[in-house]
Amino acid sequence: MEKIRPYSNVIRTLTGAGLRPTRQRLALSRLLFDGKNRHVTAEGLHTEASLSGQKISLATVYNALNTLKSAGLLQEIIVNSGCSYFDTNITEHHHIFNEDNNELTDINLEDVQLKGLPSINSCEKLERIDVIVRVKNKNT
Amino acid sequence: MEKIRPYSNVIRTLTGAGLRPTRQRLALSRLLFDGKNRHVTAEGLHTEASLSGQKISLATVYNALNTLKSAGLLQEIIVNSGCSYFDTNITEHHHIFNEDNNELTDINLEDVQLKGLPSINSCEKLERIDVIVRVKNKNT
DNA sequence: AACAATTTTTTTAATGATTCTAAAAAAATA
DNA sequence: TATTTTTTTAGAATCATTAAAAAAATTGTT
Repeated sequence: MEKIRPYSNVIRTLTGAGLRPTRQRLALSRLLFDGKNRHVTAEGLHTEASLSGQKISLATVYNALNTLKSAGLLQEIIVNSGCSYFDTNITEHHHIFNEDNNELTDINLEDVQLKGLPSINSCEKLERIDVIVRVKNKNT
Repeated sequence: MEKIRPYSNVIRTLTGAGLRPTRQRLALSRLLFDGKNRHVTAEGLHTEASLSGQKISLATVYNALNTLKSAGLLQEIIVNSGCSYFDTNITEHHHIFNEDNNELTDINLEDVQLKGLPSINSCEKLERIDVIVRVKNKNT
């Protein structure tokens, strides 16, 4: 059902978040919010957009990702110093990270039970809890 | 008891790990392995060394940290893209990270119970599991 | 539809963390 | 001691990211 009006959904998503549906934001959002959860880097999304025929500068991709994050449409995941990943799954959840091919996979929050964490300092507030299961390829 | 021969311990630590006890490695190791667990960045350790009167180039600090890590004397902790932290506590454990003052605190492994993690792919092997409790200051 | 006001995009340059390189210095080996 | 190997160094190079300034697009208002 999304075949007929491929843009209408992302337009709603953007305007709903108070963002102008510009050409480049629409193009990127179409790549990002295509139904399945995605984990992208700025560089990766940029080449993807380029390959799909869209001419968008890398700086704009950075801007867009940060804007979408601020608008609550993306989550930033930190798994390796060096580059940021953005996750279209904005619900609280955890990750498996393959350090060989830099691939991120979601772990359902409900599946995991985390107990015994220390109470945090009274002058601090909890932001979030990240669980990262780091794996490598066996053969390598 | 470490007052009398302040270098003997770190020399043993380095040679025991198969590393030559060079002047700069000794100086850095004295700062790192002074009894309590530490979390340092290359930049931070470099200024610390400079302040203590040692002339060590930043590149050497990077080299030394990576070498110590490879030798199993340090652990790299990834909490924010942008810069790496090195932890002198090489036992398996978790962290609290204050995103306002970039401060890392250890969480004892035994205190935490983590259950229900998905079984990893058969072609992959578990490297380690990181739990990062992200906090911010209340007032800010 | 046209207009001005505001936002976004773009290009280019700057930044910060880290690595690389090639030469000099130090340490180990013969 | 002479020679080989390893480390250190300073500076250049690189990578991801942000900043600044100008150009272009979008919006609400006539």
